[in-house]
Amino acid sequence: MRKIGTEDRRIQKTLSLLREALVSLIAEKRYDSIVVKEILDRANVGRSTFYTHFRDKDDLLISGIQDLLGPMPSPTRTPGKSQDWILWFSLPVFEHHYRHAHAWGDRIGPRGRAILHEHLRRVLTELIAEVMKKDFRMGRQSARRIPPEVVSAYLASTFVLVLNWWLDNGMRLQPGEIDDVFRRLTLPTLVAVRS
Amino acid sequence: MRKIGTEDRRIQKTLSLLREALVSLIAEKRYDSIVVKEILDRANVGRSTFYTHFRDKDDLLISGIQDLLGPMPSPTRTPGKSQDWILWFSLPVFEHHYRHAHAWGDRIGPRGRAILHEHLRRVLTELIAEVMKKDFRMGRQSARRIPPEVVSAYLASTFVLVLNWWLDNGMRLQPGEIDDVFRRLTLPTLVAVRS
Amino acid sequence: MRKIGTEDRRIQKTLSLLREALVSLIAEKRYDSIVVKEILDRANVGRSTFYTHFRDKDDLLISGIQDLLGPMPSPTRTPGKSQDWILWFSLPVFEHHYRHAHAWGDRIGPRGRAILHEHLRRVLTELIAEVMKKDFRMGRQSARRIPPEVVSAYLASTFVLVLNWWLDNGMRLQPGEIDDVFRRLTLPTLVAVRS
Amino acid sequence: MRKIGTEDRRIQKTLSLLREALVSLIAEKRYDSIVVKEILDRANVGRSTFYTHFRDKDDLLISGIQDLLGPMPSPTRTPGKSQDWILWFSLPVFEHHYRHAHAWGDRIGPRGRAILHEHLRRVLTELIAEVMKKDFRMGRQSARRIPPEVVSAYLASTFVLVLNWWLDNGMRLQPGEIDDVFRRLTLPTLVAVRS
DNA sequence: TCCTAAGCGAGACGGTACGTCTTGTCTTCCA
DNA sequence: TGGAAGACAAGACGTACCGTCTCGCTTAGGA
Repeated sequence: MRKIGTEDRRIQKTLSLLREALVSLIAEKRYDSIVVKEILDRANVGRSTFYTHFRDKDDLLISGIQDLLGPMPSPTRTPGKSQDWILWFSLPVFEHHYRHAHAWGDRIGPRGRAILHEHLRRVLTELIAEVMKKDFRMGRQSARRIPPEVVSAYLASTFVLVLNWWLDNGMRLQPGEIDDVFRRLTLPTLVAVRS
Repeated sequence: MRKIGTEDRRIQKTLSLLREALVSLIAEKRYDSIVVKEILDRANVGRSTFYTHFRDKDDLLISGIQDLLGPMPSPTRTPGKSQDWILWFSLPVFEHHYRHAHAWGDRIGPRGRAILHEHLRRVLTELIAEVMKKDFRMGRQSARRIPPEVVSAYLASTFVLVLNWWLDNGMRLQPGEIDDVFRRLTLPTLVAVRS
Repeated sequence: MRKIGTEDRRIQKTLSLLREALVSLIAEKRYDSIVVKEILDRANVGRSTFYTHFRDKDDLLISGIQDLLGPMPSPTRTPGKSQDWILWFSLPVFEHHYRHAHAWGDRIGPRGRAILHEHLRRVLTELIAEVMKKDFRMGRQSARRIPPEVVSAYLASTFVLVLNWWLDNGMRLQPGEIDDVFRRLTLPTLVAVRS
Repeated sequence: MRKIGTEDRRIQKTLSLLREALVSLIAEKRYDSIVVKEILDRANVGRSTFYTHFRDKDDLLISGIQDLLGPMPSPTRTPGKSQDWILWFSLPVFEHHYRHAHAWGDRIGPRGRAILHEHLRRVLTELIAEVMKKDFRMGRQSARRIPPEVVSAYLASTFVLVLNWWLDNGMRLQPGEIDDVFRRLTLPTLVAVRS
């Protein structure tokens, strides 16, 4: 019998190479236009090896999605400002982008950003939905209530929209200012929905 | 010089054949899995003719988009309900989808719908922006005001979001109900922004 | 009723346009790579018009071949130098090329030259064959005699070969000198064949 | 490093399949009318594989040209018959064609034959030039001497001309007879040039 | 230390869709 | 009503990718 761990380490190395190759490619061009061979060349991995571990390109993407978005801040409830509670992620993410903006430069074109933000949107939608379950007023059901998953999708979608506009305009606003824009767009709705 | 109208009629016939072929194929299988040759065979059209008129399959889909989205209703100002003014498009579009839902079924896969809705989002963003210019309270500038283009993008984006959710869930709500969801999401914000 | 002559003139005009277009194209690129549409564009003629008058591209070429090669000099028998009789065309053609070399420049690339010389070869073959019939010694049959059509093809082929070599080498020899090369290649054979 | 021979064997198998498919198709229809897909179907080879190894149909034809032309015989000097020395290739090639004539029939159309014979002409020109260097009388330079490269081109060109005429006329002469024709065309010139 | 089986690279391969190109026909307009 | 314009069907072309596969090399563990 072979020791599992050892082979595992070797395999993990290969998987990492592939994930990193994909990430670096996404930073350069539209995900859709990336082709398996490009990933293989960059990762120095053989074609058959790729297909041993992943069904296709999408499978690879999904397997490594966390690497793309970085650690999401955890929500911390601040007593007294209950509406803000659900928007905990907003300012940190804006600030994160503000700090790393010049590190990324413009190498990640509009296309690369689209795919990254699409992922961000998906992840945010789920995170918000999860957090909302802990809020009894948001989670409760009623005939006229807007479905919670719509609200979480709404918040995530609007956030990404604002983020995109901010970036498109060269981040001329400070993180605090753009965060304010986002809150003024969503807070009225949140208040109404929770009442 | 050739009489424009006549040749036009011949060409229009070809375009129609192609659009109808695509629609009927969408009624049978996922949009993504339809290949050009199938369209050609069904439309009895030559390959070169197809590429004379359309860049690719997506172009054909978009070119026939009017059939899908219906004519965009014109906004009519109703005195006294000024907040609704800007959301004139909402209910008609929901109703249109509701009426044509079963003709399309779920056959138009995620990619096809993404293309369609992306187009819808763009068109709506511009339409709303245009209409907003006529509303003196929305158009006026101030330091703390949210940029009008953000508001129009926000409305269009949220609308498509709601539309998507509705379709994904099998349109279990009536058009009036889903329209209500959309309004409860956006009206509070609209009111706040205009004040 | 339309006056016949008028239509005729109109048609002739069209045929000329097409022939001239082909000629000017042959001067620019390989005949094989010329495509019907290019001829139509240059001649400002519609597709159906072309196919009304010619079966295909080759048909057009053949119909206008004389325009390409120019008038071939007529053989004049010089008494006493009977072997030269059959090579009457040689020096005049060399001289013709020498004179017009710089007018053509290098615009007619190797490909264009290949097709023109191929035509020259064909025409020469026929002209020589015709002239040979008038020479009783060349025309007479015998068991061991080389078929006259082989001789004419041989002369034309060798002539074009020498012409090509001359042109490829920048026409460093005078017309009289290169003509001498040609004669020294073919005269021994001619003498032997006629004996 | 990969063992060369192994992959080679696999590739050679594919190349063979393709060449054989082309040959068997040539035995059935005109070369010009054969399309790539037919070759693929018969060889059971994928389109991309074909284009990995060959630029196009002509490339495949030429790549298998050895099968067509047979091994070129090596010149062996026979003392005393010095003029024949340089024409060593003539009879063997005629005989080779004679033997394989009915296998090919007329199926290889004008274009296919043109390609083949053009190749043959080039190869012969070089071979003859090479052999001529060993003949001191042919190689020596003088003012009035015909350039050696003209002589070799002349011999190759004339040979292909005769070969073509022979084939066009259904090979009614025996190989020995057509070889005789070729020699009577070129030997007088050779003798004159060498003197 | 050797043996052996899995991981791996390299890349050939069959298959399929693409978008381009060209041909020869067909339809319609115009003079 | 015949000639011109050009839309069209047909289908071959060469390219791009895909996912499968075959082949030896490498390598690390257990014998």
